[in-house]
Amino acid sequence: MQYLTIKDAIAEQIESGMLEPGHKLPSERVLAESFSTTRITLREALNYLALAGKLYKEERRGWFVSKEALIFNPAQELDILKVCKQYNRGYTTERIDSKRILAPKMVAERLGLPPFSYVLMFSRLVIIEGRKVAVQYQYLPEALFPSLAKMDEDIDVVSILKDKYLSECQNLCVKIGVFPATEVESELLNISSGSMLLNINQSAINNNKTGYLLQVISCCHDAFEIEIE
Amino acid sequence: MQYLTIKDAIAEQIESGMLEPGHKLPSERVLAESFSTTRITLREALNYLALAGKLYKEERRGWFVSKEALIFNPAQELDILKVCKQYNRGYTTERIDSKRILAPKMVAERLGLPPFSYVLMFSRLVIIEGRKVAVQYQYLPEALFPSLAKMDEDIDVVSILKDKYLSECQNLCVKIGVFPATEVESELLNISSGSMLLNINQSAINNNKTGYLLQVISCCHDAFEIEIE
DNA sequence: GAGTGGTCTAGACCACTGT
DNA sequence: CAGTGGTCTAGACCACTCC
Repeated sequence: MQYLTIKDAIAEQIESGMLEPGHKLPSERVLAESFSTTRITLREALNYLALAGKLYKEERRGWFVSKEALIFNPAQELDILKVCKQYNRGYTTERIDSKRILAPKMVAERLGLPPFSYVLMFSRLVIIEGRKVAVQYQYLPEALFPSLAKMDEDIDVVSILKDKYLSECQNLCVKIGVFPATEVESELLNISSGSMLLNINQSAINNNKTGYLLQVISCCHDAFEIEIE
Repeated sequence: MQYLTIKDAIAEQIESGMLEPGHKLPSERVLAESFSTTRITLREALNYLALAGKLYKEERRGWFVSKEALIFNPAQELDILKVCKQYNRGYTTERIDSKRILAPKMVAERLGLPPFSYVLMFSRLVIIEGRKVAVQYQYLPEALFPSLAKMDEDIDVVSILKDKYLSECQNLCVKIGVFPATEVESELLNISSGSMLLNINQSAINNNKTGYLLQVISCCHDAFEIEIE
């Protein structure tokens, strides 16, 4: 199997330090020629390494060597920016959208909302050292947070909730899965549509079974390592 | 994009109930011809649906419609067979191997073992309704369980640990990730080598920082849904 | 404008599965 | 044995990025 040989050759270049984290690989055409093969076979090798978390691809820009993943505990931590802050890596965040919407089915179910409830939705892009690595969606029941309805500023939802509400929630309910990127997500993250994303779904429910917050993070699987303890 | 149209057409067949869970799809060649395309394009559509958890593939046997996923909480449950039992679905389990080995680096780290420690390793295949869905590896420090060294029988590690040891562990430490199947795993699970597997890594550590058990489950991502609360 | 990945065609041979 | 997916060749055109 040719692609396994190619995969090993590229992996060796990475592990030996010839290709440093963040560096761009030569183009598919160049690599294919240098391994005397076709782009299709070469791409099988690259896809394998991407699944293994060693490479990632940006839409029409090329293949890059993955950097060290950030360890994230979604059962205890809602604030993904705080996680970024703990690492000595430049990060920024970009507000995508803030709006008041009728709760979609998935949101209503997870927050235990009655039909026709409105939620406030905040979405945000997470960028680590220039790479767009995650889209964060936050949903709050409007009934609980009427004062947030004027959402003109850049609101830090988690810090607002922290004092008043999250202390009542002993636990977060977390779901973890893998999904193809939606059209919107792939555009936001500069990845090809349908690429694999890791999906982290956290809901904060208090003792009275009231849902305060649903947070969904769709992230590149090579950028975060999920660890719960 | 042709493959997106094809993907939607097949997804529609599944959601409408024309293709029932567990059923085999027509061969790639037949499907490609019926969509007037080539196998490569068709496979892009199938791969998308596989990532979405709607289809799975068995090595050289064909593509099948996924069945409902089993919900599994790896932060509270070590016994994956108990999870299977809760669903009204036939399941079996097959002993793969039981041996005494020098602890590999990953195992020693997770269990906090000194260098040159031996561990008892038990591996097992999980089969739900005829489909091989998971490989389970269990590692126990030999020093703590000398009586298990004669491992001729089919030992249920979890039930042995439950009474004596696991009650001391308030929490399991869990890591979750996605990896390409190893050569061995792909043979055991009848999948092509390098296919995506969900990797669940649970370690039971007591209050004295002693590791009792490391369990690694490599499973087909469409067969289990990870939910922690 | 040159270069990139994204998508696609139209084949081929192989190792393996199921009968 | 026929049929399946696994792997591979040798191209092509497109939309987009980068310079």
